[in-house]
Amino acid sequence: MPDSSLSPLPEAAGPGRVANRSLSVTDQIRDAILGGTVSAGERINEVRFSKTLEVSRTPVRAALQALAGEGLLDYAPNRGFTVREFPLSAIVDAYEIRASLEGVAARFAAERGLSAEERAIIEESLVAGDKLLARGEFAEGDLTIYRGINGDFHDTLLGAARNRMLAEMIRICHHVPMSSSRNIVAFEHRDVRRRHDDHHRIYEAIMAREPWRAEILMREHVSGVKSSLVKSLIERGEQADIVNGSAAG
Amino acid sequence: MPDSSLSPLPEAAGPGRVANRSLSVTDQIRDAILGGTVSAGERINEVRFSKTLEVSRTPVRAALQALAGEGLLDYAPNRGFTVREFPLSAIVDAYEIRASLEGVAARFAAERGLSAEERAIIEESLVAGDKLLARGEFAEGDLTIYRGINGDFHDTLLGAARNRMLAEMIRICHHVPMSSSRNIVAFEHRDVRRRHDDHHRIYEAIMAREPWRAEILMREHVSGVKSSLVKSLIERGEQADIVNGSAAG
DNA sequence: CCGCAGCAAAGTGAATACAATTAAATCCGA
DNA sequence: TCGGATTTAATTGTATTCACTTTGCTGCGG
Repeated sequence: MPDSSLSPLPEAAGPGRVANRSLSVTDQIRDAILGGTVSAGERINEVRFSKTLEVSRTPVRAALQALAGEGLLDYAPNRGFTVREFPLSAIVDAYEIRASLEGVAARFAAERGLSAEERAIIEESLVAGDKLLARGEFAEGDLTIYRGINGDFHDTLLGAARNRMLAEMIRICHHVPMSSSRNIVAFEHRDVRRRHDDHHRIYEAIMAREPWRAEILMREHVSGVKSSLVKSLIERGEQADIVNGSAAG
Repeated sequence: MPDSSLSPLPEAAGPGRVANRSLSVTDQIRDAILGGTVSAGERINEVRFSKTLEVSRTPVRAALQALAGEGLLDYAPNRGFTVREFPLSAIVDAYEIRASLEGVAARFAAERGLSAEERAIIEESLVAGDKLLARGEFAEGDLTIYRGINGDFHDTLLGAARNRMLAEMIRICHHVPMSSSRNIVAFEHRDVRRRHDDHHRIYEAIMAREPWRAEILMREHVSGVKSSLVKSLIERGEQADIVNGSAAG
């Protein structure tokens, strides 16, 4: 089948002028992968992409190499790139890894301290979350808003860790593609409430300059998301064995 | 100055035939970076490398992109690649991150269990280490041998974790270039003895199927290397402030 | 009917040529 | 002499072309 929904970039896309084609092609192909336009395990054909995106093979190849670096593609010499498959067990593991890494990030942040600006953003996220959760139930769109609040909290803390390698690794964990239907997990009000309480405690630990407490709290916080995911998967009954294979032995 | 000690690949290098030029060029450039032939912060000139390595710019560019993916190079559009600088604080942090990741790997290994082959390799490494350390002091070349033993232990355990992302992240931590003079750290017999004891305990925890104990032990094990590094740096008196900047606030 | 050899088509790898951007040097003009 | 604009060189980005590898097909022989 032809690559539907993968169109060439319109000329001079808006105000933020694109640096070069390779980068924009990278974004487009990444979106195609994450969005499921090209399915997992599929082998990528360079000429097809170059025709679809209306560029030569050169920027396409550059993009594919970049995406392989991000871990989204596999490369085999003389055989090109294939979309990496992420079994359920790998997705679950990714949460575990992220929990560990974000724990370290929280520790670093507590050791190094937050800038005034960072404190402001985090406190704002805490207040905004409190307000959103005060009513005891969600209105339409609230979840999307909370997703932003949550992102601000984590991103700011990650920045405060002041370590690029750590940030990149966590970013890779976030990019692990989870077939989007499964991504809908633990969106009950009670769960979000609990997570937001975690945020408060983590922030307190960091402000109190208690690095190890911050690490443990953050680790448990992220790990909780994994547990929710596993739980909801088991409840739906699907592939419980695979989840098991990764959690037990 | 011209790129000394960076020579083109001899034709048909030995029995293991090289897959393609990009890959071998990648290895050569990586070695040049890690070996210090090209210095940190330096901007990389594509044509110079292509002349030195006697290939066209195409495989050179491919290699540079791959290395950027590994985190060794920075990329700026229309400005090319530069060798990433690793301040002492980043090197110290890398140990901390690796400790956390290898801890997770040990936990996974304990959860998932070891194959017969893996058990064999690890037990062999333990025995070999015991034998090497029995005499109470090192002979010439013993340290190189122990380095191999140590590598077997960690690599095998990492394989037993059965998670590719984890393995790649740890590999990145290992590739953080530390100006090789500083790399000589904690090579006293007593320290190595202590590390080898750690290996025994970690293996016991894994065989006893105690995931969390395995994780804590491994974490502390790797973290100990960091402590030795910091200690030896402070003793040499150099850049103690930078180390501080990463450990305090 | 199965298997293997050889051939043809498709796809990737590398080199060269060209375009666009950036950095440097030069040439004014104040 | 200094500042700045303009031109020139150097360097990166993209396209095109050719070479090589892989793969699938075809047909011959068993």
